[in-house]
Amino acid sequence: VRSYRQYCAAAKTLDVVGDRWSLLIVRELLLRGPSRYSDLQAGLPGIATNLLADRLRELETKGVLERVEAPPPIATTLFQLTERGRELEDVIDALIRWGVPLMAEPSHNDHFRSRWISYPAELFLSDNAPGEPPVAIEVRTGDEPMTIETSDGAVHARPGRTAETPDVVLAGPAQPVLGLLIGYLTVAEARTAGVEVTGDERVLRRLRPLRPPHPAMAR
Amino acid sequence: VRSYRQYCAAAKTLDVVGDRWSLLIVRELLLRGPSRYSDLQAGLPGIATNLLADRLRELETKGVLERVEAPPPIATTLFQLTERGRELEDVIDALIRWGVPLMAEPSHNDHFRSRWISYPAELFLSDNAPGEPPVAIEVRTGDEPMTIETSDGAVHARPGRTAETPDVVLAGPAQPVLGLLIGYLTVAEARTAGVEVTGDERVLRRLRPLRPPHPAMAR
DNA sequence: CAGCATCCGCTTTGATACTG
DNA sequence: CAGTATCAAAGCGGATGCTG
Repeated sequence: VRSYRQYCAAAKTLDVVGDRWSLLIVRELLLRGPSRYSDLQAGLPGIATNLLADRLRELETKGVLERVEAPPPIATTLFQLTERGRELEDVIDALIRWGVPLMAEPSHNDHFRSRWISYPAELFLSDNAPGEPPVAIEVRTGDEPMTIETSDGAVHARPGRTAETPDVVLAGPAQPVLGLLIGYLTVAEARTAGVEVTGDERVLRRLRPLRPPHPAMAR
Repeated sequence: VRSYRQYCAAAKTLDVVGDRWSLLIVRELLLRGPSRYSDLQAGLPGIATNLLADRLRELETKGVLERVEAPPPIATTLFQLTERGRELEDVIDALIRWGVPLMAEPSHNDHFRSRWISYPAELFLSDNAPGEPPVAIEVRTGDEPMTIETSDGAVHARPGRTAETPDVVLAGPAQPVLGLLIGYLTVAEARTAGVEVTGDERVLRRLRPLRPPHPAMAR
């Protein structure tokens, strides 16, 4: 709420989204699309309800999001990003890329929501064999199953299971599951850390970057 | 200082640099390189001295910056980004890109430092005629003169004047000077808004992007 | 139940003054 | 120059209550 009063583009951006929780609200709206108040609350564990209401109001007046009344069958108010708000995706991307190395540190009492793996997955994975038939990975960790699949060269994550059987299923604690997914851990290390890997392990290698693995993420 | 306690890469990044002023301190260190306490203070108008000291301590323990004792002739402590800290440049870039449109709004009592135009200049300009001889623009606004010059295709900004005479000189209020530079204003509009344009105006067109101009930035 | 508003104690921030 | 010390004001977190 308090402005830096600096004629600098970075400071101006922080005047809009620099308050505590604001960028995480944007993250949640990018991940979920138009959302109800209570869905945002569920996706933002730890936020006080008055703060969520405050931030939504502020971000609305600042043009980052807008409130729409859902049509009769649903009859609830939805919060969704404006075009300008969606442009904050580049900021979120940069935060995620910088933060992924921090995910290797222990995370005992951290909250976790399955959808949060979407960003690291999409930003750190790419299809190294776009010519071959598409593949799907089912990830079972956190509050809901997630599917990570290829579609013509791109890698995409979404909540839910696959229609058909996935090529490989990863189940277990969030940390080593993420570590295995993005290539910080080998299959063997992830197994030791409690990850169940079922199916064709080679699809993991197909999506992983060609970078060197990172010191153990097995918490 | 207070953690979000979310096992999410964006939240983890904000745990490190999400406190008020932290990212602006990083901006300043990216802009200035290793800096003394008082130089940081001068580049961060509005910060309270205790907060600057606090943030420097926190960012040091978190591995974003380090304190080095300058050799005898200078005999002062310098603050500089670590390698990890320098990687935050992508975050700053994203903030700047999103914030530049906000620079069109009035900015009466905002603080301003000349170096802050470096980022918009480098991020929004490119040399459209890399084959031709390099050009230099001298910008006179704010607390010190700045030079924007091309060197094999890239555009770079630095404090100070050119050794030789610049191809064009822009002098006047920060807002229309920036507007003219990045193509939000035409030369005529900028002149009306109090900018003195001396020299070869064509070098401005050479550096500007090929995007449509923006509604008046003439404050 | 969804979508807040209110109250209260604690923490962070901001402004200023002061010091080795 | 490079900070500490002090203190008031604002912001935040947690609990709870209210309204359609």
